[in-house]
Amino acid sequence: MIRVLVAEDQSAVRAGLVLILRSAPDIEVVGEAADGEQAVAMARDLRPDLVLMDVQMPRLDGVSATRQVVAERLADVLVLTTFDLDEYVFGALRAGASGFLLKNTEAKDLLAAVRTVARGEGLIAPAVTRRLIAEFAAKPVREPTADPAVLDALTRREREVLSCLGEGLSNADIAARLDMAEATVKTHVSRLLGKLELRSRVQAAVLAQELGI
Amino acid sequence: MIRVLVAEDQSAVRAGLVLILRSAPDIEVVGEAADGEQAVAMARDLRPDLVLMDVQMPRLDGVSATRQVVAERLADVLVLTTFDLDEYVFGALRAGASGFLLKNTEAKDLLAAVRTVARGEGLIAPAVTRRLIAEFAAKPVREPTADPAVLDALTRREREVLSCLGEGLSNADIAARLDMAEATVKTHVSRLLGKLELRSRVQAAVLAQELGI
DNA sequence: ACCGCCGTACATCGAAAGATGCAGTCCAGG
DNA sequence: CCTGGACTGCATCTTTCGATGTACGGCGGT
Repeated sequence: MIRVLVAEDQSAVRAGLVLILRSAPDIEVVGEAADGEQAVAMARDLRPDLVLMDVQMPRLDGVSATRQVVAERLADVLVLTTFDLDEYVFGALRAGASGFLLKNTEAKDLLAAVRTVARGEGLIAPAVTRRLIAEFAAKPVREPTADPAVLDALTRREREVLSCLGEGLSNADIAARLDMAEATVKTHVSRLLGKLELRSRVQAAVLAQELGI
Repeated sequence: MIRVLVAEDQSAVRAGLVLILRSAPDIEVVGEAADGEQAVAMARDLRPDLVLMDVQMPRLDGVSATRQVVAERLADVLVLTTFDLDEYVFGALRAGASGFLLKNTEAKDLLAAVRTVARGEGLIAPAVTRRLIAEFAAKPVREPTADPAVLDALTRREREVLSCLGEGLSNADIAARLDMAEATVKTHVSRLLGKLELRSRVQAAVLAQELGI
């Protein structure tokens, strides 16, 4: 039995959803929330398997509510919305939603979606998938410019100094943070510049940035 | 009528796919390719609506073939694979595939997928969707640290110098590139450091990086 | 134990970076 | 016209950086 919490502020729509869900023998509606805060609170109490979450809700929007439910590992979240806006889609997915459906979804597809997400899989409305793929593909792949392998040539101390360089610290700052003389910092800087074939601390800082240090 | 090209090297599997596709009245199999190169060539000749593409194929793998088909806008591509590997999934999607299915998909789901993609929508196997979402959510969102608005305070010359700083150039290098005296470069550096409230060129370089300059 | 090697550490010194003062140019508004 | 402001440009001076030489403790090899 899949235990579902329905979070939707418009009571008519909520009633419709509940009706559809109740029509399935393997699905049980364990609660209904009318806003985001209530949804999170009820998820904590009821521990449903899945929360069917509307995006637009008073007090706490669906995306934020999703973030909280996911953060506390209360349940999987299937987000539902009327408007197919990138802002909602990407926001919901980043918040950790397991699925994203539009409200014009057929009743049987909605039930299939609930079962899919309950199985631990993910599901996204076809109309949305294209843009998700496009967005995903557009993400810049880390350039080979930043090759973490070069760091292997550095000693522990040198890596620490490099990390500080990435923050834009001066030798004096670094000396204070790592508790050593400024002269020593200079030694490390000089050595790591040599090993990495760089000509100044500025380039080292840029490299550190690219490596995400 | 949806015109489909099937690209799959194993003839038994290919026959099975064709059989399934032919069972649908609204789908027509216009061609069969046994490797990636053939798939691209046939796509060019036949101009199908959709290519059903296996990932593992001789001569030219499915991901590369997909990239080419998409680049030439020959058709939409629905990628099919036996193995649910991240490498295949993300590779195929980055290559521009409109959908990604596993070979254990039911016949009716396969047909539904073909129709979905032909409608210009996207479709991803539920088992894969979760990881796609996770991968997507993991993408670092540009920090508000890098606020392009601060650049408005800078003059043209200062922005040029900042850009050079981002490349790790020295004052002498910048002077050469922008054709001005080193002393002048220092002035600009000093001024932009002040405006951006930074304490050294290193921090300016880091900022330039974050702004993608 | 001895040696060489590596990592760490510091001091010195020439080179670079950065702050500051000032001059020429261009333009908008009085 | 001319005046004030913004931008660009250069020179001077102090601070910071970076290269180099040196030193000391730990570690593996013969």
